[in-house]
Amino acid sequence: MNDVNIGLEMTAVTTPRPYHHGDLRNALVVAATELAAGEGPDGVVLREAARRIGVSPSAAYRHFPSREGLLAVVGSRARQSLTERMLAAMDAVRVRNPSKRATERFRACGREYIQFALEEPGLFAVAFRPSPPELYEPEDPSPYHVLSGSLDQLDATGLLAVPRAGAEEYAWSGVHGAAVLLGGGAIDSRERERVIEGTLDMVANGLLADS
Amino acid sequence: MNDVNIGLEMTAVTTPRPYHHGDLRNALVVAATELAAGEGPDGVVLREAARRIGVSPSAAYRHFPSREGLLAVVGSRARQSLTERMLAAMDAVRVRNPSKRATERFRACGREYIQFALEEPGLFAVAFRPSPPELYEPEDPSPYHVLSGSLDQLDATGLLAVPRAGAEEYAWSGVHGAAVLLGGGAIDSRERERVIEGTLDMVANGLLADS
DNA sequence: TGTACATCAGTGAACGCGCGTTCACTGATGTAC
DNA sequence: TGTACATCAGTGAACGCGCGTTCACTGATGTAC
Repeated sequence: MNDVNIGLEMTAVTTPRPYHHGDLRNALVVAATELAAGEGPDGVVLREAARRIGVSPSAAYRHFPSREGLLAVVGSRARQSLTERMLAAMDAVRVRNPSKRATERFRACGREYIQFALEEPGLFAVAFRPSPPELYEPEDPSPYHVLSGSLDQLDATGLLAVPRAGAEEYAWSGVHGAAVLLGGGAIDSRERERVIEGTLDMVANGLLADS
Repeated sequence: MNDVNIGLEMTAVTTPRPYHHGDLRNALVVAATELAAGEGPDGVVLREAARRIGVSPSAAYRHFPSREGLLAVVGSRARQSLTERMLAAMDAVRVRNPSKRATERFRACGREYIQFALEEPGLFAVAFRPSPPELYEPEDPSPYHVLSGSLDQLDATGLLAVPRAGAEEYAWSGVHGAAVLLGGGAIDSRERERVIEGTLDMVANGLLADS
């Protein structure tokens, strides 16, 4: 966030910040995302985000209807990060055999979801925080879409032992529960690896035909 | 919470509240639990609980080290309610065949967990809110114990397809995830029944041998 | 090309909102003698 | 049995803490003519 000045005139040694920021909306989202990453939803303090940018708090209201509106955008960004990580983890699967591949990609998808939750608890909390529907900021692809795609692959190889329609919610429940319980300390973090893999086993066994 | 006066003397028409409440600790927990049931953890405002009882806020500090300490006790009470409901739901299972019975009790246990979460979102949130370990108020039996017992029954009938040790966490993850996602609006509540039963199917298929 | 004017994106002061917690103090109780 | 005294469980005033949001205003920009 340093003052990168590419203006043509050399007026003074220190260039005063221009009256118009030029990219304030985006700057607010970035600052708010940093706050969310550090402290979770409650850490997203509109005045603090403005302070960090060097702008008055009320300026934020030119770009967001309310703090809640800003948080909704931060949530969407957080889900985008999660999506990217899930896609990358799936792409890292090197297995060739089609049905083994589909299964491993499915597991990688869920594993990365839980790992994101544990490594970025603040962002994870913001990503799935209940928010007023009229402020919800959808994104495409979303983590849900990625999971859907993974289930499509399983279905295409004939591995799904349950109806394809609505299978997302079952898998999602399994990994989301593990993420929340481990992240919140309800399950001891020393059990982390065992619980992650065991939960993935349960989900896979529960949804897939034996192979 | 009406003034039930069983004192021996008839001093005045309206008996003034005695200087000593006599059961303040418990009264605070009850009031705080009502607040939690209505508004969730953030609704547990120490001053409001004291106000409702008609006592000064500072009196609470004779009984709890802090608001957080009060919340921890409320959490424990909430888990106790959940435990009772899970036990009742399991007891309502009428199936005789031992392995079918064990399976149905297991499902009833998970189903009731989710239903509690959806019917008492405030209490559910308080029950599983991350809290400082030194303030944690354990109870016996806890919902975890009930789940454990249910898994023991499944194990006793030879139905468990996974190692008994640590199986709690997998089942818990499944139902907890469904509870949180439905409760938070991440999964549309019109899907409620389908998601509950589908998740229970996944958990059961994932952990149990085919029967 | 120069300028009046509308519009956009900021400012800064002010408002309303109440919590958790501490501390010196006092009223009530129960018990040792 | 009566009483002095320690202890327990209250009171009430005070402290420190900053947020989200609104509103009248102003500086900067861009565009129609």
